[in-house]
Amino acid sequence: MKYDEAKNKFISTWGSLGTLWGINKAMAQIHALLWISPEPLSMEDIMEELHISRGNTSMNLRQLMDWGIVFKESKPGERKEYFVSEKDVQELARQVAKERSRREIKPVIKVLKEVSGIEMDGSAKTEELIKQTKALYDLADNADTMMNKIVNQEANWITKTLIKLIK
Amino acid sequence: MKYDEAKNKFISTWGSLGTLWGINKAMAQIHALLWISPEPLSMEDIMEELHISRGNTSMNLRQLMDWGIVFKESKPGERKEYFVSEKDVQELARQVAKERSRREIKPVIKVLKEVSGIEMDGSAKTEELIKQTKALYDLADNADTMMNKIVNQEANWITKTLIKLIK
DNA sequence: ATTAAGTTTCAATATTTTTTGAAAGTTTAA
DNA sequence: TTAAACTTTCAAAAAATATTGAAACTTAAT
Repeated sequence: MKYDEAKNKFISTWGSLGTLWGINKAMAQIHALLWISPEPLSMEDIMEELHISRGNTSMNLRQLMDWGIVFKESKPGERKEYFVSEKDVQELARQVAKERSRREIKPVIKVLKEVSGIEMDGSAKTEELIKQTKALYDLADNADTMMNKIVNQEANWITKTLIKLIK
Repeated sequence: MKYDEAKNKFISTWGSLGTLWGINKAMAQIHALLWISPEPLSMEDIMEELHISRGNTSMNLRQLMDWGIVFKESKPGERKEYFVSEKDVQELARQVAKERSRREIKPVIKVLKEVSGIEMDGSAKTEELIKQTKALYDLADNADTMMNKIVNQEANWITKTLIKLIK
């Protein structure tokens, strides 16, 4: 496989992965392009490479910047703005985990807590609702905590958790 | 909050969560409904509760069964088929992790491996492509392994990993 | 203050995804 | 074997989502 083929394969795979995860194709592809580019790219560069419109490029770059995984960079003496992606994979994972937790997981956890906290009324259906949403709450809350600890490389957390388990 | 309100809140939240994760709304809502139902439900029951068509219900029940988190159940003497969901949250997590890994994560890992394995040609762009996709490959492969071990409750794995770290 | 270079916004359009509903298919009982 | 009860399929319609492109906006140099 030659460079161009590998590059296209990576960009399109990353693009469809995005769709699958609630991030749109253009956004994921722009990220992919910047991720493997040794140089900062201008808006023109990105539009040309990916064959997408100026508006689309602008909107999705904004979103990537909101996620904290792409940054603006200005070359001295040039009017145009350039874009670079976060290049460290740990930092990328940390940032993505943080944003997904904040935008998607936390709100669901909040609802699960509310719903599982309703008053028992003695009926089987209420009991089941409480039991099952409580189970999901516990799972989601644990998973969220764990994920954040792991990507934040809180090595110590693992130790502490284990000590608790052993005691 | 009363039962009906809590129920609706749960179903609609679970439904939008689905959309966000590449599972369609109807599929997620059917799952939510079965998850909190103390009784098996028929197709009619589901259609009525969620106001969705027969076709939609049938297709999405099939998908839930493919995911291994909903099962058919026949009541003796009745023609109609009833549906129940997996009720154990651990088993649900295991099954979802397994399917997502198989459908989404593994194929991406495969592409990352291919792309990061291309031959160096001395150019900066090729070097960057290899370096950056290799980093993603390592991350994705580790995350996938870890997730599966955790939901499969391979308690021993944690011990083994720690021993390796200590040595 | 004017202009040119560059960026953002957003209504209109295109694309993709989901849903419907009716016809075709299946299964069981008589 | 027929018919009734029920389920599945799939083409068409609807809904949701993404994309375009041109006008509005911003910024910086003259």
